[in-house]
Amino acid sequence: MNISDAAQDSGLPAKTIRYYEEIGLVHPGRLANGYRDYSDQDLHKLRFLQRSRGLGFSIEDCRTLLSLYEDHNRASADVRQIAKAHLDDIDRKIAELKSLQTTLRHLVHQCHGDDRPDCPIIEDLAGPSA
Amino acid sequence: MNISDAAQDSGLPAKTIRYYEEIGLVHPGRLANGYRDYSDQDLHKLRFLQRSRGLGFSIEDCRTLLSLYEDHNRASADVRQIAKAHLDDIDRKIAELKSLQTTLRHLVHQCHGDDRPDCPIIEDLAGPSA
DNA sequence: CTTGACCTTCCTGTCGCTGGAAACTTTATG
DNA sequence: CATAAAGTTTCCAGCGACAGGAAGGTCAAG
Repeated sequence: MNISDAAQDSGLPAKTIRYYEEIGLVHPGRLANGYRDYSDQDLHKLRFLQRSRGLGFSIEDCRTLLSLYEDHNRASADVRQIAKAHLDDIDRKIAELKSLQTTLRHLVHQCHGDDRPDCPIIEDLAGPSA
Repeated sequence: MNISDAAQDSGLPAKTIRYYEEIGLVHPGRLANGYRDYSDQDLHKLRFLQRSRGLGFSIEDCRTLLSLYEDHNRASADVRQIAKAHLDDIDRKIAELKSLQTTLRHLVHQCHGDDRPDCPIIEDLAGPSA
């Protein structure tokens, strides 16, 4: 199977699939003409990567997860630990964003937003008016 | 005032301040020895940038906000629009992250996480087991 | 035989810095 | 006064995870 079909099948852009090969995540064979040739196993890997990336795992996490995926003697604890760390990361990011959201919501709410120059947003950004 | 004092005062690393000059956000004067010399106005701008970046505005947004900050004939509507767009962006990001959070939380919860290989997380990443 | 759709590699750009090297000046210490 | 340490300058490289595009080879259809 050539790269555009693999792209279709996995939901990843061809560019991304080539990049994944470059960084050693997949190792498709080559046809006589130099074209990449994706096996069923390669396709499984690509789909796995598409799903993992879709859940926000870093490429390095994906690399580890992929090796665990292929290791039938894996310990589920290893998988869980990676997922848990990622979840904690997401929790932190949400907390940060919520804090920004609260601040910005207040500022946007307070600004009348007309053609006059006085603006609580600018005042806040300018710093403590003290 | 030299760069490390400006860094101290603004809360920005010296490297970042130099970078901001390189991309045209600040234009400090120079002393005879070639050292940068930050005026009060420069310091105001740096503090403004520190606060704006801290609220997650992009550099380009900061550039616009800075020009509005300095334009005493600005329309607050222009400021508000930028802040509102950024807020909408944050709302979207929070929604995305919450969706990932829900999925990951379920998966992490379902995985026993011991030394056995069977793992709902890996199964989910491998795709519809259908 | 030509057209157009593939495929290949290689290089550049994204965003917002951060780290480091090499060379200068200034300040502090012996 | 000499030297060492600290501060400054410029420039160049790298991060993550690709995306865009150029130049060229290959293949299937009409």
